[in-house]
Amino acid sequence: MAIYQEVARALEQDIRQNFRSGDYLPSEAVLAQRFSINRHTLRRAVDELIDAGMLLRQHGRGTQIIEQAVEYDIASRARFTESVEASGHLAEARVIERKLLTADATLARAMWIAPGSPVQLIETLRSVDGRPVTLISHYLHATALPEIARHYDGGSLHACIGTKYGRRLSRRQGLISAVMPSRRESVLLQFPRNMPLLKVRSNNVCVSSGEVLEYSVARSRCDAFEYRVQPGLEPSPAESTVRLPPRDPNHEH
Amino acid sequence: MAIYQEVARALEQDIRQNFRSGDYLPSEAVLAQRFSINRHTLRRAVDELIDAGMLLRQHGRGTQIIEQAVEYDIASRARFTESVEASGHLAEARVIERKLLTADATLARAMWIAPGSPVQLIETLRSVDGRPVTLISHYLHATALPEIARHYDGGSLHACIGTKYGRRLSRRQGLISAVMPSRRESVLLQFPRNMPLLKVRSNNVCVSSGEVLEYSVARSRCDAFEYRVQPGLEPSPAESTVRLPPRDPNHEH
DNA sequence: GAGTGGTCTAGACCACAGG
DNA sequence: CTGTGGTCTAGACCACTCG
Repeated sequence: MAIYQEVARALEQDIRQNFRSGDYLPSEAVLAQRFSINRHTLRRAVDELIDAGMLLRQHGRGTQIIEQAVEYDIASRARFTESVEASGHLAEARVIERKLLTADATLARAMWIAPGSPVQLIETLRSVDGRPVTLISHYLHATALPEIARHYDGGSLHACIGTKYGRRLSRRQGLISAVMPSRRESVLLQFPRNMPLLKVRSNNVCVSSGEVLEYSVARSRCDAFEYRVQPGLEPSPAESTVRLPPRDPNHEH
Repeated sequence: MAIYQEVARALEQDIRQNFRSGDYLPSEAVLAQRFSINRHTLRRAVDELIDAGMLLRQHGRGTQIIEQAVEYDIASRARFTESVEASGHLAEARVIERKLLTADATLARAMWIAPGSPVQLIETLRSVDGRPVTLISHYLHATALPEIARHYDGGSLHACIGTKYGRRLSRRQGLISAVMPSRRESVLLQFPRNMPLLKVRSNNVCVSSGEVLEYSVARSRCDAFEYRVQPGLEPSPAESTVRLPPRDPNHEH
């Protein structure tokens, strides 16, 4: 194993034990001397931790430790598995943003509404054990759900729609993809920009009228989430079903 | 502006004009001499283009151009959508590797077999329009499907199992996650290492006996694939259903 | 073995932040 | 001004791929 890799590991341990988020590392010259390696090699080691999302270099200032929220060894840790059918039902959600939009061509097509129609955007951040894991943009049919932004303030959005408007929602379709986080997403989810997010776009229609009342885009940290698909299983009307698998077949090979 | 940045720009132009996807760049030594800079500086320039997803370094071999293969502006292009139920059925697949394994604890748990049981690994690379898009590791129950490695040589694996062994397979479960590509995966898929792959692990069981005959891990380029989930739709026995959506609701916001 | 990328060292100078 | 990170050069040797 290369020197810079060994130093990176050692440095990582050191940081986890003796530093806190926001602290500054000793200077490159000092660290190089401490490890008895060239400064370039030390820099290469630090590069690793920067790529891993652990450090932040600031020219002239120093190198800072940033949030250590990432779970590197995914296979060895508990990982939440969410049934795709349930992604609209959110038990613990904090509202990040409310905004009234008018549908552009793309959004209109996604929601089966006319371009220019009013759409209420609500963004929620869902956390588990105090750690943010999923960011969801809910695009809501503003005329069918008037004042929804005022009525909803966290918790289950679908339950809110059920009680306030007497409408039951059911997922029509889900499209699952993988993307890299934007700067905003990485900040909100406390997640490095070089690890992917799982993205699920879905339409939720009213079971009685068939209208698309909600189009949602969920982005989840890949270290915390995976989606379970069980064919032949009807979409359940149950509430949020975040489950901790007892033991997960996480074979890599 | 730094030398390495200028060189990176110049190199990018040069590549766009005079190279095609799959070509190899001249060696670092040659390029360094051509630009009259040190090899380290040249490497730094190449690093930029690698981060940008344009090049792929291969130790001992060379540096390959892959840019043209990556579709950055996903929303504006056609994107293949695959029904998750169909991911075991592969119409066009090239066999990359065949290997006989004995199941370790993890694999055994995933396949519901005893540790130490023989498992035939077959890896296939699936291409669309001559471009690799998905890499699949098929772990096959070696005693239930003797000599499968000899019988199968591309095309639909499930069809092969149907005709040669008289067994019909059905997907039991799929777990969808997002991962970054390994070096090998990025080479096989001609895909930069800083863009994610969609990963689907699934069990395929024999419809009659219920045995897990296949455990598969599919890794797909995120620029070419997304998975469609339609609740309430029974898993169809149909063959491969890669579809080109006429217009896709790809709203980003 | 020849050629490629990967690592390490050494020393120099530059650019930025802050007292 | 001092100290930090950022860049560039030079030369050496290692590790991998392929014929």
